Amino acid sequence: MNDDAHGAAIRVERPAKTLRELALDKVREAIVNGYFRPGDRLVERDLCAQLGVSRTIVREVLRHLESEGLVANLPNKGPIVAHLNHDEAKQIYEIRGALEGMAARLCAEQNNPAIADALDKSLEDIKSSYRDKDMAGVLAHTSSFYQTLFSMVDRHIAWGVVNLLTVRINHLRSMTIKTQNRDVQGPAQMARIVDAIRRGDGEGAYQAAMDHVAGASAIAQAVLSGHERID
Amino acid sequence: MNDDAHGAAIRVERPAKTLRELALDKVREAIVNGYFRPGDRLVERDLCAQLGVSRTIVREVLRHLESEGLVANLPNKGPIVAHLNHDEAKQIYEIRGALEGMAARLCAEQNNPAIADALDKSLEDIKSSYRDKDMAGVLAHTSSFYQTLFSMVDRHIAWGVVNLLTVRINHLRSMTIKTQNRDVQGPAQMARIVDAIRRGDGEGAYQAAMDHVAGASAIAQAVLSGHERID
DNA sequence: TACAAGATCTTGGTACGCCATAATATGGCA
DNA sequence: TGCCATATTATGGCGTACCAAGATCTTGTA
Repeated sequence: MNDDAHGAAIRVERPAKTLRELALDKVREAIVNGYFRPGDRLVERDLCAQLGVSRTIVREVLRHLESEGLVANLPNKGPIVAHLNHDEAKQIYEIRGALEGMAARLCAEQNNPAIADALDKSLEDIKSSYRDKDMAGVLAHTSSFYQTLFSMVDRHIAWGVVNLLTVRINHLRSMTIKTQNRDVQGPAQMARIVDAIRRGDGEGAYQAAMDHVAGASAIAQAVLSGHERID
Repeated sequence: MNDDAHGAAIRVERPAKTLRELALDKVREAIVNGYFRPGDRLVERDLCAQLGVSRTIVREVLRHLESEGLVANLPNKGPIVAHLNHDEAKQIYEIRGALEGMAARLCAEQNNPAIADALDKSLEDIKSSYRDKDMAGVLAHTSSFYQTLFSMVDRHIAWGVVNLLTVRINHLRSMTIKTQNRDVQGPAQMARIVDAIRRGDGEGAYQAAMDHVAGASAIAQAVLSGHERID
């Protein structure tokens, strides 16, 4: 963000989004919130019609989503929405635990009260969203909580990895947060992270972050076991 | 690999690679081993000519590499080979440490001698490559060592993340392994990982893996400091 | 010399067409 | 009637041509 030279600060924050990025977001969102279900075929020409863009764009978007793991490409059959099985979900939660734990430890070791304050603010937003039964808000503010955790110690690459993995389990997340007691247990676990960070207790912050993810993972496994198949 | 029904085992192992995948590999390799340098512009039509494929393919390849972080897209200017700065390299090593440490711990907790044996085999290959001054071999077998670490405990997603990040620091890796004493220190550190795994010492394996990556990271930082800029 | 007009380069995006392959429908022949 | 060979269709893989718009380089002229 070193574009504040001269009068450039005035520069209108133009969207600058290319059509491809718009389309990418649309399709990703459609997959993430279930408009396309796992296993659904994503026929290029159909998507062209639905999105109102050319096949070139659609193909680039599909390639991108493929590299994100949201779309799988069956040889000689074409792209489908990727399945997420039990085990992969578990792995993703595990990785998040390792990275979020790492970030929490680093935050604690900074001994900077501003970090805990910022996290507390996100935490308040989460609780407030729970009170309003605004589940989309819960997800958004939870993301924001973790983003703060990573960005406060300048770990944007790890944050990128976590973010990439998180979209793949988004539907699970939206189910886990609706679970009974999650509205008190979740924030309580996150408060433990913040407390440890405020105390400068790196190991405690690490453990608390791991515990929080482990809790979410356990609920996700239970949810998954409820269905015959997650497809 | 469940295609062993009937006479299907006879089936010729056809490449099945699409032109796009071939081109993707070519360009990625060209970037990774320095044929294209960071900051170089990747002009679509030039790539078409050099690769002998159409713009359609080239564009999809560039999108893919962009999502891998190897290519950056300057608005209104086009794609260039992404720069890797000091700090990002450090972050990548840090993430690898967290994930490889996690995998090492899981391996140790399996108490399965076959794991340590497989790792020992890779380690022997690495030492042998060092003796032959076959640096490409060192890199390949080191990858294979870590792949074993992850695959033995069925953590293919974490392996994918590590792999994705590793290509971005490949040129650093090829410099760190050429450093003085790395031919004895590197394998020694990896042997410590294997020993801890063989003893079933999860914490020890975790620490040993972290130490190994930390060592590589320190060397990389030193190498980077040698140059004015890594560009 | 300095500046403005125009040419050029390059990407974003579109449209269309061709080919290969897989699946399915169809039809002819024993 | 039953089965095999041949269309047909659907779809992805790939290529070409084209246009618009922004950035940059050239060049001609005052």
